[in-house]
Amino acid sequence: MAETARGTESRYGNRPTMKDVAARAGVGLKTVSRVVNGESGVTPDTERRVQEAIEALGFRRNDSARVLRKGRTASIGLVLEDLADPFYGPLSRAVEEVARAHGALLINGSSAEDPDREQELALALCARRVDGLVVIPAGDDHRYLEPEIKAGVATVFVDRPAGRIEADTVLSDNFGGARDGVAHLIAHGHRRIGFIGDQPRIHTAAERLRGYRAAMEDAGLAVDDAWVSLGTTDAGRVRTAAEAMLTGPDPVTAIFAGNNRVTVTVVRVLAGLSRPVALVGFDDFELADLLQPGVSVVAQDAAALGRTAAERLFRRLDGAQDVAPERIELATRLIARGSGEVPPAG
Amino acid sequence: MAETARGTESRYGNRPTMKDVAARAGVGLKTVSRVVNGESGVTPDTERRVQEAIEALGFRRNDSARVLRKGRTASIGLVLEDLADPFYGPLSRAVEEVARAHGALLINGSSAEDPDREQELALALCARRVDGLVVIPAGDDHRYLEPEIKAGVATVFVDRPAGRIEADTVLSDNFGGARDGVAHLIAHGHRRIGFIGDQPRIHTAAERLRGYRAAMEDAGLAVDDAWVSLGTTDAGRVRTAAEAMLTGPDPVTAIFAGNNRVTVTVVRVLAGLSRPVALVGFDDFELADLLQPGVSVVAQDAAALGRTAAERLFRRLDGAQDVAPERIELATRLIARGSGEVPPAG
DNA sequence: TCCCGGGCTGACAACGTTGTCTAGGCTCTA
DNA sequence: TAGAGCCTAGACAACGTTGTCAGCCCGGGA
Repeated sequence: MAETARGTESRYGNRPTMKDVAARAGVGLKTVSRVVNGESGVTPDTERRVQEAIEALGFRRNDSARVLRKGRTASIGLVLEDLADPFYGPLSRAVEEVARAHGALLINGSSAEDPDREQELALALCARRVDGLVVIPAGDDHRYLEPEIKAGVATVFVDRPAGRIEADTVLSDNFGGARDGVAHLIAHGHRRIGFIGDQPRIHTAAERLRGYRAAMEDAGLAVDDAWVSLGTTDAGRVRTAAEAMLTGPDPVTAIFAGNNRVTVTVVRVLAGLSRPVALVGFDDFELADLLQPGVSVVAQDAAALGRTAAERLFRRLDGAQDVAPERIELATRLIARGSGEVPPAG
Repeated sequence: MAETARGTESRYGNRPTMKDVAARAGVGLKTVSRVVNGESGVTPDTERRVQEAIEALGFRRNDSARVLRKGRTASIGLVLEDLADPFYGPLSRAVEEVARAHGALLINGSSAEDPDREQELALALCARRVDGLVVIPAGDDHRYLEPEIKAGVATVFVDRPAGRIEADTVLSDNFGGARDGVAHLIAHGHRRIGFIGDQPRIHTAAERLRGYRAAMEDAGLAVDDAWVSLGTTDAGRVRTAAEAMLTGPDPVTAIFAGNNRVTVTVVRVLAGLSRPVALVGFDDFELADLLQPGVSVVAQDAAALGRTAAERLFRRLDGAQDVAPERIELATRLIARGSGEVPPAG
């Protein structure tokens, strides 16, 4: 009796299976399977009986078991930095739409910019046997994915390149975008331009810094070390860095901000200033046009990044397994809204 | 020979299984299982041999099969409206963090505000046998989830209540928040206050409208129908509605905006005006403090909504199945930044 | 009347893992 | 030295589904 109790209690909801449906409808197991999957070769009368049993029992096919049998899960994984970051929302959504168009479900997780957590998450997704993986890298060594890729998990990296392995990659043109943004400031008369960005170990940050230096060099302008601040994205440090380069012996008249979080903080700092300072930021953000002045930005298209990556992924899944890994770069767009066109003061 | 080829080719990457590992290590299948799961009762020497075989073959446990055997998937589903909406990013992230703390993976999908798609998505997640479901409803009839809930899928609704079924629900105090926001405008001298919100069939929109009316009534103020615009969230219509109520024979001196998208558009309209108009919006948004004037808002805590819902979910999963469904309301917070404290003109 | 073909249907194995149960070898004690 | 008891290890069934294959029934042609 104790055993019986445990038997029925073992899991809270003991869901009906095809076997239960078959028993109730008085048919064979396989017939239920056929009905559930809309296969042909079932008499209308039989089908009706099965349907009734399904309704009555509240049966729903167990896709876990199905997956085990079929080998494909019709799901893909997305590892990103932080879903709460407004840059990744549209990206994630774009990936989801492409997945949906291919009948696949999206499972996503945030790495919180922690390489270990990225790995943990990516491997957990592989253990779930996702068919493919879209990764926004937090770390710079992805050799841990090699066995998975070899085993057939299609993998595409987005926003930042893969580290130490060959794989499809979809990037924005960070170098070109930053160079254009800085050149824009130069074209408006600025000669002393500051750069505030993230740590150069992050590929995007390094590329943007390179773009900054290239634009300065192209214009024959020297860069004072005091104008460049790296590894600073949290508000406090950005504030300190901005104030420092604005008050030194050779103060900058314009700032190029390496990403949207930096830009927003710099806007706050500049708002407290009496003299006007020009600003161009990398990444667009909502309401940039409503500020006074509107914030000029180098915009990347997050949705396009996601869409391109996902499409590449499904192309691989649909048979193009042996195509060589490719690196796709998407153009950025300079949007002038006022802050980048402020002339140098003094 | 053709058969052999098909046998090995059938799926692109034929991943090694525990059986393969066992064969290579010269041990039994179950021993591999023990090593993989860190169970006790394996000689260090045996364990080493198994580990080597795992390395060599690039084995990774198939969680699909594991799930089938164990009955629990250690994953929960989240159905939300649109991941690209900045309100849902933090909410989703909060749910994810709670799930992670419970060792579960989050699978999420967007309903795109389409009831059919919400249902399709929720049922797909149930077919994957998620242990629980967090739903931000798009539709207003959730009876389709009854069999699932009965079968043991813990379900919590967030942001909007479930339709036609009993279930746990976590909401913001939309009524109280809107009432407070409007009362704030009244306290600053406004008598003619407009309301622009979404369709009242959406619960949150209806509650906020109710709050608006309550505040007006509490102050003994009549509401002119021309001051109330419903079912308008797209920029064009909001613009038209705002302009209409600002230019009528009895123009409003203040506007209460029913959600963040509306607020932003109204800010744009007001920016083009010469005379000052007061504004309070429901929902906070980034940079609201940087605008001129700063935008006063009734803020709801998206992360807290997600966290509360997820915690409730796991409490159910951890044994509290038979607790009666509950409705939890989280307080909102009025943040004064300037736009809501503008005195009435004229 | 018999045989054949085609349309339905169900029995059975397999997917990769884990729980149960039993076997064998070892140590320890009387 | 025998027996008890413990520790390690593996054989086997089961999870819920789908692919394969074989059997049944019915109608039509010889």
